Amino acid sequence: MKIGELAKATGVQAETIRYYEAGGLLPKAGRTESNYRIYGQAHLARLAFIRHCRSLDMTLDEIMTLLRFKDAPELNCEVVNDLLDQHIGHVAARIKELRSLQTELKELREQCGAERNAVACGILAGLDRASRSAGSKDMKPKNGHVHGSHHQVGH
Amino acid sequence: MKIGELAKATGVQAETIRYYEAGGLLPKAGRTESNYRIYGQAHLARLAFIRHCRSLDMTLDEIMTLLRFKDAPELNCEVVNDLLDQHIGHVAARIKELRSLQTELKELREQCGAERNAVACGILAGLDRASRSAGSKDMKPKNGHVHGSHHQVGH
DNA sequence: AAAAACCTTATAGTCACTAGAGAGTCAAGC
DNA sequence: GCTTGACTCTCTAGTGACTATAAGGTTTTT
Repeated sequence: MKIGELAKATGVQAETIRYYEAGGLLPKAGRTESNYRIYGQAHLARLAFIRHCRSLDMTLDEIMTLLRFKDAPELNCEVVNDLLDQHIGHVAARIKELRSLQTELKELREQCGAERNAVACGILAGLDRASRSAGSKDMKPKNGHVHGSHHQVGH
Repeated sequence: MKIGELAKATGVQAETIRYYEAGGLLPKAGRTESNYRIYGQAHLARLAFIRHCRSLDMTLDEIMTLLRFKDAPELNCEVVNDLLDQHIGHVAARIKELRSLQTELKELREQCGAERNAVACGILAGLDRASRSAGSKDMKPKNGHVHGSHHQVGH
C-alpha cells in the first residue's frame, strides 16, 4: 500500500499520516526504490487504533502512552487504567462546564425579544450586566484538559 | 491603571491584554511619557465583557462581531441573535458528542478487571476491537465548532 | 546607588493538524 | 517516446488563543 491508498482506506489524510510518523505514533514506513512509503496491514491496524483513540478525544501524548503498553505487554497495566480514569474525569468536567454554559446562553438568548436594533438589544445588555457583576472571579476560564465549543479535527 | 494593575483587576495576563489589543478587540491604549500603556474604567469594562464571552466559549471572531454591535448600536440586532443561536447549537452538538464519548470510555474502563499486565489488559483489547470493527467510518473526527476534552484557557 | 519589580517589543512555542510550494515518480494515452 | 495527469516526496507556514522567552527600558523600593 502506498500512502494515498492507506489514506483512502482509513479516511485519514496523507499529510496526517506523515505527521503521525514524524511524531513517532506510527513506525517509520518502509520505502520503495523511488522513496515512496509502503504500508501493510500492521500499519493500517495501528492507524485505526490511533484514530479510534482520537475519536475518544485523547491527546497524541495519551495515545503514545497506550501504544507503548501495546508494544511492551509485559508491563503493568495500571497506568492504562489511570490514564483512562483521568481522561473520563476530564470529559466529565468539560460536559459539566458546557451544560452550565448552555443554560447561561439560553437565558441570554431569551432576553432578545422583538427588539430590532442593538441599542435596546437585551442580549448585549445581558452580557454587559454579567461581565460587570462577575468581577474578577469568573473571568479566568478554567484550565481543564477538555476543549471548548470550537474545534476542527479531520477535514 | 497600568497593564499589570488591569491584569490583576481582571485576572487576565498582561500578555493576553496586549494580544487582544493587537487583534483589535481592545482599542489601542493611551501611553505614558515612558511608553507604558494606561487604562481606564472603559477598558476594564470592555475586557470584562470579552472575558465573559470567552467564558461562554465564544471565539474571538464572534466576540468581535458582538463588539461591533455594541459600538454601532443603530444596527439591527438580528445578527446578534443569529450568532447566539448558532453558538448554542455548537455547544449542544459538542455536549452530545462528549456524552456518547463518555459512555464509550466507561464501557472501556469496565473491561479492565483485576488483570495486572498489559497482555491481558481488557482496555487495550477493547480499543483494538473497536478500531478494527469501526473501519473507515468513524475514524474521521467530526469538524464541529466545539473543542474536545483538552484545552487551556487562561493560565 | 543598587536591586527588585515593572514595563516595552519581538519572536517562538503550544496542539493537531492543514495547506501550500517546488520537485520527483509513475501509468496511460497518443 | 513523449506528454499529461495523478500521485509522491520534503519543507515551510498557517490555524486559534494564547503562553513563554529574550533582551532591553523604567520605576519603585531598599
